[in-house]
Amino acid sequence: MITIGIVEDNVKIRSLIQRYLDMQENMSCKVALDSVEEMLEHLKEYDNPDVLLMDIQLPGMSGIEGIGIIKKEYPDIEIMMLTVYHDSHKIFDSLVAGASGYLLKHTSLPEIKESIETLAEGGAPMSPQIARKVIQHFSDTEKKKKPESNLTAREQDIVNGLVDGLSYKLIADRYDISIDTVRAHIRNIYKKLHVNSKAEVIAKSLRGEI
Amino acid sequence: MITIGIVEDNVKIRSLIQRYLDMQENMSCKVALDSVEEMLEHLKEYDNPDVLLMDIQLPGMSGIEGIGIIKKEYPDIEIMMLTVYHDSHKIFDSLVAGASGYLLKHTSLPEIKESIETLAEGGAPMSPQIARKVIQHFSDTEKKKKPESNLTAREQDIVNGLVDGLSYKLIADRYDISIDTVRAHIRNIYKKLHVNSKAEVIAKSLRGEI
DNA sequence: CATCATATGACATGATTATGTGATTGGCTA
DNA sequence: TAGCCAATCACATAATCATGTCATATGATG
Repeated sequence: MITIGIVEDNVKIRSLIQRYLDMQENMSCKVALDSVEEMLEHLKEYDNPDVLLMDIQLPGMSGIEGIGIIKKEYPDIEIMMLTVYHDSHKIFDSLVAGASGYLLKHTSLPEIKESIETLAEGGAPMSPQIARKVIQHFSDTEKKKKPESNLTAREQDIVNGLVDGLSYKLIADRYDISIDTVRAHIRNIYKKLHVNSKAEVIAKSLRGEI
Repeated sequence: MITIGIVEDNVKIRSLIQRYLDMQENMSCKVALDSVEEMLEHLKEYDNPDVLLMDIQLPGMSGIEGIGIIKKEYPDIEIMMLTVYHDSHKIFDSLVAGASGYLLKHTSLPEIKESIETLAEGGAPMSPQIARKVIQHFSDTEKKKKPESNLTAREQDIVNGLVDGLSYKLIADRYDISIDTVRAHIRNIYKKLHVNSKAEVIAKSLRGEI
């Protein structure tokens, strides 16, 4: 039996979903509240549900803020967003905050039911459109990471040494070259990157700008 | 009509999927090859398919390498992975390389068919288990960003100065304090972070470890 | 073959950083 | 109120870094 809680301020939608889910033989949905604040009150007093369906636009605290707080207090509750918002930002923030699923409100009741089952089984239900945005964010973030530096392999070695926090002496030891050679490489690196301190090289490197 | 190509070295699986898909009234699957290399040859000569189903483990070039090359040459082809691998690394690499969907090989033929339709409509089909890993990667990456440093606000200011590549002198100017005060703060920062160079502070900071 | 980029090395010097050892002030709290 | 901590500043010194100038060797490329 999967127990479910709902946080949704639209009474019509809320009671529709609640009644439908509670009607399922493997589910129980007794708690359907208006706001995160009320849900937090409830969680303090009563047994926790397995799954929470959560809106984003709510009176008082937003659903996204709510995720963070609820997940921190009750990490075992699986949270699924059920909202009209499909902009990357809200999706992303929800997932980072700890949501494990993200459905749009036009999702049919049987699909919601299936998604809850998926969630309880350790999956992450998302509509394909949402998944697409998640993936896009991925490749946007990660692809930038190769601005093709014109550093030679050896220079890149030296940069790695710097990033590891090594002194010239230690870099020289690591690659078994003289400290003056390290200096020479660093000089060239500075020229190529238009910087003039270790600090800037490290920062550039860790920002993926090399 | 959705045209489909398959890259899969297991002949049995390949021809099974091909025949099933080609049988669908809204699909055409005429091209099913062993390797990325062969597919690249084919793409050069003939019309491109809308969707490519791609294995990862292949003779010659791996499917993941293949994604990058194919996507670069033919960005309009949607690529869906169909593989036995479900480790985060392979999933992640595939998505970064440009795959838009990721299914496991135990997926049923009708589900594969549906997924292809989803893909063609701009969605991103993934099994819920895969989606879960994608989401986990997300929150792993992003959540770390607040390991609650015990640095004071002022110390954090100084760290920001370091990250910006400033010298002690410039940091002193920025915050209108003496250079010795900057030194003093840096001393304390080093103690708290257990480091002893600017370089390490910058690295820690940019790695989100502060 | 001449040239250029890369990798290696040396010597020198001024600038910056790392670290030790202090001190003073203001705010918070046991 | 006594004590602690954050923030401020000072002086000193050794280590490290940034930069200038120069040199040798090797491999690739026109």
